[in-house]
Amino acid sequence: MITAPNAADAAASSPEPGGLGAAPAPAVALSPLSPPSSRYRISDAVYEQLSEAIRNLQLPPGTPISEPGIASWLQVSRSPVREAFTRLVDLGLISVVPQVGSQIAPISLREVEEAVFIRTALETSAFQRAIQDSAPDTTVIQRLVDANRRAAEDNDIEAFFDTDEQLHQNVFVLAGMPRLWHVVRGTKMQLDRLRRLNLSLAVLNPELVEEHQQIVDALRDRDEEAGLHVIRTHATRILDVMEMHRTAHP
Amino acid sequence: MITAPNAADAAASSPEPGGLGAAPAPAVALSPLSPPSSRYRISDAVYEQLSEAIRNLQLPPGTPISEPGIASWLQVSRSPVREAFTRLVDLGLISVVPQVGSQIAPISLREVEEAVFIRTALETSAFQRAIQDSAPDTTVIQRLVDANRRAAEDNDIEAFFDTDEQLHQNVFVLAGMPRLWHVVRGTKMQLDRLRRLNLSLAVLNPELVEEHQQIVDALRDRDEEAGLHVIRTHATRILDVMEMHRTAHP
DNA sequence: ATATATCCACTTGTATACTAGTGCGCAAGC
DNA sequence: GCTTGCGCACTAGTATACAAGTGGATATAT
Repeated sequence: MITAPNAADAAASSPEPGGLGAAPAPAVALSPLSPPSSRYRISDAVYEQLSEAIRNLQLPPGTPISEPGIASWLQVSRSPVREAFTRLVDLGLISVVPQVGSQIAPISLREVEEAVFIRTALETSAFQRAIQDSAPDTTVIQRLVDANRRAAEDNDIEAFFDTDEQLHQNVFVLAGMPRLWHVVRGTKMQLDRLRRLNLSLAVLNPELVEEHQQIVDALRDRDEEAGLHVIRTHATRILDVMEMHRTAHP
Repeated sequence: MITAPNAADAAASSPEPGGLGAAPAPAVALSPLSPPSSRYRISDAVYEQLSEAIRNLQLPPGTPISEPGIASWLQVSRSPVREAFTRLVDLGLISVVPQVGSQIAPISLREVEEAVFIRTALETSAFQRAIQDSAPDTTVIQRLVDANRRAAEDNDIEAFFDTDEQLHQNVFVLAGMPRLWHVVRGTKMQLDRLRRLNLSLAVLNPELVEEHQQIVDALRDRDEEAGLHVIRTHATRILDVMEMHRTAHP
């Protein structure tokens, strides 16, 4: 379906072709732009495919990949594949050496530590802001914890990951910064791979669900000390898993 | 009347001198390969040129740009320009509407608030970690504060920005997470543009230097409460500037 | 048989060609 | 005069072609 973008306000009445912004002392100042812009783009689809495949370890760390290979596999040209590669490289999910080849980025201890640090810092700050003025509405997040608990009991890994993600996202929603989640999600990819690796050989840890409940309780009671402590514990739990794997695997 | 600054020459004839250290492929420690990867890439040069031009408001928010325009301006093909565009879009510095056009992203209140939140969260956490075990070595950062003070006294805006950047970066160094700075730097672009806008019509604020000194003092004395308070004040100061501009300009 | 040099298949980086879609100018009709 | 419709110039998205470089396999010489 072709969306009919309305008049995206006068771009410019520039008689000269290719208005290079070298001499525009008068600020053009067109404020609103890109309302829908939901045109289908192959590069987005490729990005989704690849990032999801990397995330769920369908493409394990270290797997060699090539632009023509992915292109022929997805029946597209190199251009959208290359664009997706660029974005994934910026996220640290793909490692590319110019004239040699590319591979799914290995799970780096340093990267994981950074991701844990970022996530802990942002989530604790979000928690503080969420309980800052008044007690937040915990009905939605409580439902997510319940769903998460059921998924753990049913050993439904996919549902567990899904609810867990929504749960942590909801913390940022309660903090009044819903869009911030997208920033976190980028750095969280590294951790997701590690957790997949963990759950592929272990079983869902009931302590995780319990900690989720404690976070919600702390939100409801506006208990800053307890909340921060649980969040820090919850986040650093990954590092133990990392160490466990590091001793077992290269 | 196309003003073609040294950009074209720099990109076309001679390789960029020095600072490509912005986002080098990290010493990735991938097992079998990873030798040099220091091959000169045009797309990196284009990215540097554009991001710096956006940062220092040489390309003001709202300026319409196009891939062919930049390509002809820098005397390169669309491919590297498009790759740079992709990265800048991910950073929120360029806004592109598929079949319509692109422009330098306007400074969004929402984006600025997010950037402030992220920066505050990461910097406070870094501060806590820096003073966690023992008093950090503040000789380097103290020197940076002094240099920053001198730059402010001399009204040397460029030097002020440079030392200010190194100063905040050093907080992450003291926290033992030097690479984390690159993550912060991406989100900090939005704030940098705002600060440039501010300093273009105001003068360097001596309070900023004083706050820098207070942060270093708190680091030396391991005074968590004072440090966190100063960092929060220091970061949210931008929001006042934002509000000031928002009432003055659209 | 071993060592060495050459070749080639493969990679990514860059340039160019083509496609689809959009807004504005301009001309034709009222 | 004003309105309406068509076309053109411009955009970004995609596909393809070319260039530069690397590492391994193969063939040759010792």
